[in-house]
Amino acid sequence: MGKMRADAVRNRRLLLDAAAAEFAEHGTEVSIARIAARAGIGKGTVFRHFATKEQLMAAIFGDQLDRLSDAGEALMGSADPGGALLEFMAGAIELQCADRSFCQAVTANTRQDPQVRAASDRLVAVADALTAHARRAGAVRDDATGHDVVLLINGVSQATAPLGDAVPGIWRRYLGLVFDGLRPEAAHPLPVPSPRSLAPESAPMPGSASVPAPDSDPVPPD
Amino acid sequence: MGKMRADAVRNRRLLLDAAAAEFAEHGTEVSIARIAARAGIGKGTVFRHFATKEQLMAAIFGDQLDRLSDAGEALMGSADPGGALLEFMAGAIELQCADRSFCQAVTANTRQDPQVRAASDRLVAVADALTAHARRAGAVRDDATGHDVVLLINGVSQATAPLGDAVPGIWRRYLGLVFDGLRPEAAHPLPVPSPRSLAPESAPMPGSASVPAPDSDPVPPD
DNA sequence: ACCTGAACACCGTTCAAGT
DNA sequence: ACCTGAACACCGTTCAAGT
Repeated sequence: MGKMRADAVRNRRLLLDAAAAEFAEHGTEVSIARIAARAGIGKGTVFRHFATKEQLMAAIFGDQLDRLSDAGEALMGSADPGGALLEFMAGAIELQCADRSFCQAVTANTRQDPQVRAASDRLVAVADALTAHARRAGAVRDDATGHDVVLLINGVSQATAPLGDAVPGIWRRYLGLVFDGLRPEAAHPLPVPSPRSLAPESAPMPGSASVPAPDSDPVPPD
Repeated sequence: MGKMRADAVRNRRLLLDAAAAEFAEHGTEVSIARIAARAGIGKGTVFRHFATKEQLMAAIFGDQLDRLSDAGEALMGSADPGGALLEFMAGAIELQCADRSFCQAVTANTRQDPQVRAASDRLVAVADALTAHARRAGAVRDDATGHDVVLLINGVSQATAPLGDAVPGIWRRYLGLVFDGLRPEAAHPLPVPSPRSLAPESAPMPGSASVPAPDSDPVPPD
């Protein structure tokens, strides 16, 4: 890890910055050639640092999740836990809506990536802490969890982001609606318990090599 | 419209059925070659019926929106308007989660398509009627609209669908949470009014030629 | 070790040749 | 009028040749 050549670490940084900017502006369908050109490196160099375009997406997606976690941690000591939770959700949604690739990354298979999984776990932990504070302050219902908060953030972002710049602050309306659902006043019992992990597949047992999806082949053999 | 050759209408139906099935099973990234093979037609024939893969997606997406509208209309005479609205949302989310392409279609530029726009408008109208009934019955808050309901359906679907089959009925939890936000009990004033249209761009003024969509015809004239 | 661009494979789209 | 598969363009990925 620490024994990378100087030009390699420099190129890696240039690549990550260029890719993040291109993805944010144009979505994940930008070509690798364009990203490499922006970074000032060769196409082949991209694949020396990331085996696949999806892994590059995962690295950037993970970084952004970490930024959300940082923002959440900064709010953890607040005197108004309910307001802090609302502010956390607002900041996360706003950031996601400003980045065209964010919602695409969530839908993609990026969740399988270990870095993304780790960043996602941290974000859930931060959300859990904020939610617990708000719950103790009576601002949110007893059965609300950090998983719920993260998932609701995603839902509001994904549903409002494609509306684009047509109605700039429209996500605030739906954050308001969803947050009202988190309040204790209207709480009705929920039919299903909160999930343990946001990952699609169960965590691999220690000792079992994580084998990728068996039927990932688009064309079936004959 | 009515003067298509017999084999053309037959092929069009085969194509739509095959594409719908493939998209539902594997998402929108399935190749045109695979869809054509399943339909038993040549690749080129696909592009005779739809100028682009995205237009094919739009046609199928529009059909599915119409199915949601049908289901909603069947619930309109219910004696329990609140329950009918909840059931409408549940059915829509369940259908979306069963179809891998649904969420991808929402994110894509499919919204520009006139057929999709029409189907979307109808769905909003149905949701508006159901919401108005539920509102009058005191089951939902005064400021909730059909747009809100459709958008919340999308949010729950998009946020829970990628979790996949790991937690089969997890969407029921988030529908419950979101629906609690629609109840009058916890209603706090919302900072932004409900949008008029779900389309990303504003409707063109009468007399101004809408530039971006050059050809609304599924079969281009020659 | 790492960088690079030419070469490869795949897929959406076009089109000349068929009926 | 419509169908078809070969041909084209584009893009992700690989690799032999460079430093």
